[in-house]
Amino acid sequence: MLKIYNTLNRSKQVFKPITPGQVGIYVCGMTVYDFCHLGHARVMIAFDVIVRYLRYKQYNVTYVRNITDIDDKIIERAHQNNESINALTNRFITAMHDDEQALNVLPPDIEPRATQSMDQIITMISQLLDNDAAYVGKNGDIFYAVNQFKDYGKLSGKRIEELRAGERIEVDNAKRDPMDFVLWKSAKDNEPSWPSPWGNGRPGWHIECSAMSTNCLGNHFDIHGGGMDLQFPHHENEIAQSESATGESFVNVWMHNGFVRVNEEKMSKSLGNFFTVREVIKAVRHPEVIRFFILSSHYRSPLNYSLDNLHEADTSLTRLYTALRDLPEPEHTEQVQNDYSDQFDQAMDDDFNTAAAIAVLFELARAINRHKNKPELSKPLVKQLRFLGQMLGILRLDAEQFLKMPVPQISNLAPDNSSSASQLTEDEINQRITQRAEARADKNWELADQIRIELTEQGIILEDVSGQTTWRRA
RNA sequence: GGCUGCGUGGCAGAGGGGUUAUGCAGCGGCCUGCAAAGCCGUGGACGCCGGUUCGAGUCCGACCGCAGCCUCCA
Repeated sequence: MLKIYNTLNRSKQVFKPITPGQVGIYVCGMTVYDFCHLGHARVMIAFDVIVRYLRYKQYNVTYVRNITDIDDKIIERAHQNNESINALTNRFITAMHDDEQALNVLPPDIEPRATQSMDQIITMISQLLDNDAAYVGKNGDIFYAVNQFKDYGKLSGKRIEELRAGERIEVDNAKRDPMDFVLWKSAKDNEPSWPSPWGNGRPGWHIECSAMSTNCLGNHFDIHGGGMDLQFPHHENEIAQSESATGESFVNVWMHNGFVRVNEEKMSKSLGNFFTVREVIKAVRHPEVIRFFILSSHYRSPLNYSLDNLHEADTSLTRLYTALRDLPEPEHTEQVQNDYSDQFDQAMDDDFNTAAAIAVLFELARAINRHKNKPELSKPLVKQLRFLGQMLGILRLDAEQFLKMPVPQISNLAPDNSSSASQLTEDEINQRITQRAEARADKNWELADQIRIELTEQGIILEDVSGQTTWRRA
């Protein structure tokens, strides 16, 4: 029985789709004016695993993740770069798709873009005006009237009076109430705009998600997700808009992932302490290490980014791949029903507890190692380890290949990958191994050990297994 | 100030009223020429103070500390 933590009631509850067997899920995606950073990677990977698991549970999933390709930051950045808005957004959409692929994140089923959803946005704003949930402000912008929505604050646990009393809300004379937020901004010079019944303009941030999600999944759908920082005001406003416009309940389950931190502080663009996905890829032997790192803690917990933690993920993956090494690869992976799969499912059923699920992978690895010389016992376990790994989107590489991959030797979090060039080639390593084998045959232990030490200093670990010497990089 | 969360062994990180998380590191053993890898075994923990309970990391309350939201942010 799958349980999901719902931000709406701050508790885990048994997941029940609106239509049996079907799941509609919408995740707030990226605003495309820069490269994705590790925080974005976490959203992509967390919901990728969630969708994979829902499909494994036989649900027919429609996964929607939007692209925000028009907003203040984008306009500003395009001006700075002296670049057209389209060129800028297309560039970063391509980059985002590259990052996604590198991290083995499956693409969403639908990836709507704000600029291509103007009809739905305008329709929804019209509905809001018709329902007296919105009004034309003194400056011609359209605003949502927060005070007429009884449930405002139900997601974030905030109350309107308290928010209103807060000092940080700027005074805007165009609004009736400082809490109100903009649905449609009238056009300014040098800014892109679209025609609407209220003149040329562009949408506010929140309305696009309401319009795109209900357009793709219907007025009422199962799951809506995103980073914790979107809880308020973005998701709160989405609820208000959507329910005021459609008159229906909007979303059943709200899911929010925790932040990636650097030195116990949120990684964010405004703090400037962010690391892009492509930067971090240079710090690891393979992007799968990043994926493992992200999945090694629960999606709602904070995740501290550090070189040590990244190394630890590498070590852990190395252990799993070591178990798979030297064993014949199964023709195809296979779902097996046994204690391991039960434990794995139990972990994932508990609000997608990937950390606990990974623990099961280690237990499988130990069982495989134990039975390494008994193929009839190890073979099905190898299949299962591969199968469960792939549910998490990891363990899809050849074991030998992973273990021999160059490991970047870096000393700071934003690597420039300058140092990996000096690593020994496989030919050089094999030469040394041959020399050592000769020395060992002569029982010249001193020379043999010296060669091994030299290789160790180059990050090459030798392992003598059943008369053969194999190596890996550390 | 208001509202959310969190505080677990040397580190990372699950769990969540009574029984081993897991990984790394440590210790002992097996294996090995010696190692490495692997296997077996093992020590070590729940911020602080009260309360509920036969029994509390686990529930309740106070306190301390940390993070986040209340402004754009995944």
